[in-house]
Amino acid sequence: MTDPRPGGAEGVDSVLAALADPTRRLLLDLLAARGEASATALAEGVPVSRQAVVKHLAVLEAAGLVRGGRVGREVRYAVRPAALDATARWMAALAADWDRRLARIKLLAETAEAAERDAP
Amino acid sequence: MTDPRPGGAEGVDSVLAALADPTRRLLLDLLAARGEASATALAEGVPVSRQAVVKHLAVLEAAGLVRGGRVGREVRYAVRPAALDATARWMAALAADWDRRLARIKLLAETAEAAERDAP
DNA sequence: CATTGATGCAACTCCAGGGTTGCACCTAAC
DNA sequence: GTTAGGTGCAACCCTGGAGTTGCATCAATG
Repeated sequence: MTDPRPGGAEGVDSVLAALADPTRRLLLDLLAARGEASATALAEGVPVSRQAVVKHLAVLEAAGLVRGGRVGREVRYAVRPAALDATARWMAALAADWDRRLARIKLLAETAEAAERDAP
Repeated sequence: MTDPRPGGAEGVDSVLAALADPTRRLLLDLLAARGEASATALAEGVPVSRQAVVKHLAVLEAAGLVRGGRVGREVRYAVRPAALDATARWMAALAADWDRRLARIKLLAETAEAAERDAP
């Protein structure tokens, strides 16, 4: 979509899509609390099967919100704040941009109204 | 008001869900550029039918990202930055929280390692 | 080596939601 | 009144994603 400032993260849409699912947000929360956990361990704290958790973790990893690494015979996942932070900044910039535009529109409307009053 | 209490992000999930769709982000962009527009007008700047636009606007309005009001025989929509801004702040806080927790975990790991070294 | 616990792969179901079309309704303008 | 542009409602496809089950596979440990 529109990127007000080039240099901003391009993973924004994948991050938004990833965060749109409640189960994935739950998983991120669990991961943030534990620091590190395997898919099997996470599945015990979530109302879905292990396979579902695996799929969700794949989505999260593709979005850069999570990173998985092999430790022995299991795969440990950990949260990765960078992507989330970048998206937060992008959103803040977008909100500021909207504010700016709305202020401009409002100003134009007022001056037009004033002109209307002065020269009908 | 879709912004009840500080900790409990209730409007956040609807905002994330709304933002997850590319067409809706496009619509928001068009709206921000024009300031105000009707569903029919917006449909001409988007690769989908008017009805699809109407549905998207309903979702956006439910999320508090947009506000619609009747003007004559048409309904004008305008962007509403507050909800977006609130979600941006929520995300930033979340990212900061993750950072905090990760730092704690890392510290614990290091002290544990040190203890391991001193008393094996 | 055999066992146990973890991951990986694949096929399958199910449904929410994005998209469409058609028509009815309302309101301004002629 | 009649017309035309705009909105609202409803029924209807259809794809994708969330979730499941079953089995194969690989690594640590006895």
